[in-house]
Amino acid sequence: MKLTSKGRYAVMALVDLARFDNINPVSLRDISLRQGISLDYLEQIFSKLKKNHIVKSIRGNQGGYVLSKNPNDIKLTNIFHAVDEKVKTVQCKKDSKKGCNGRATKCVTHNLWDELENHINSFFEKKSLEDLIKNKKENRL
Amino acid sequence: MKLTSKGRYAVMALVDLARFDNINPVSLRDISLRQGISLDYLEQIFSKLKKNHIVKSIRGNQGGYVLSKNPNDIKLTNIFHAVDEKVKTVQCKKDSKKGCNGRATKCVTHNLWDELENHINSFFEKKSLEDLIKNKKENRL
DNA sequence: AACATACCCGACTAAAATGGTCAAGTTTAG
DNA sequence: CTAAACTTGACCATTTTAGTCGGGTATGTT
Repeated sequence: MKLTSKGRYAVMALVDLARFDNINPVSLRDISLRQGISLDYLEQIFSKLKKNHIVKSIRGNQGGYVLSKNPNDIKLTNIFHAVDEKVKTVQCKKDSKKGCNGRATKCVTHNLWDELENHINSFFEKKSLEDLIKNKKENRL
Repeated sequence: MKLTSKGRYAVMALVDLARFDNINPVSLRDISLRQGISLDYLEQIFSKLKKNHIVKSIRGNQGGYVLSKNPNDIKLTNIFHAVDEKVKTVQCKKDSKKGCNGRATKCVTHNLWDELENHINSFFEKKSLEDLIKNKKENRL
């Protein structure tokens, strides 16, 4: 069970964005430089964030990205979901007729993964981008 | 972020084992047939479970595996840890001098992953094999 | 003693996921 | 018109996953 870089990068980039986008759109190049993330990779990530209405893009010179909502309304669930960093519970074949692994009874672990998923998601649903920014400011003092 | 089959298999196999090992040692072949898991793969998994003192082996004809503790004392943490299904928070380079990604300040997400790790682990630390077996019985009614 | 049933162990591998890179655009401010 | 920025899609190397394979060794039963 592991978290991938994609999710981490997305969060880092959005925190970065949240700190600067009041003034101007923020270019990916800037984020790339500040956060040390490959520009090309950032583009892939932001493409997904855009499709999920988490950021808006402004094209052309002096363009860049802006948050499309209040940082308080962007929960980590949204971010992870956008970049496909979902909690995959290695689904026991979703053929609804047969149970897991093609046998009649539900596999023992079926409920377990459901519970876990809820447990984790409840964590991400509570945390917003705003929380992270506050946290960062506090750490600075 | 995902759970791998290895962890799921380990849990499934141990639940199976817990239900039959009062009578006789349980052979991997039986577990393989009942749970639909490749025998060769099971052997790899049980080798690790054994190293971590979760099961004991009895060799030879009529041999097999037995739990080495009470199901109540086997927490999911132990199982996952044994088969290397650990929660990896994509560690920001653990070079202690520099912060994450080689920059001076801790990356914004650093604390976040720590929190998440604790959150998930607390879930696994509470759940025991016993809990899962009980659950299964209840579902049968 | 022989045999079958089990565990034991290490090497190998196909397929998928990960973490990118690269190329060729389009859009728009200045 | 041109440079800065987004847009899209293909490509790729490496690592991880989920096994397979081929040989062992131990031991109860006949």
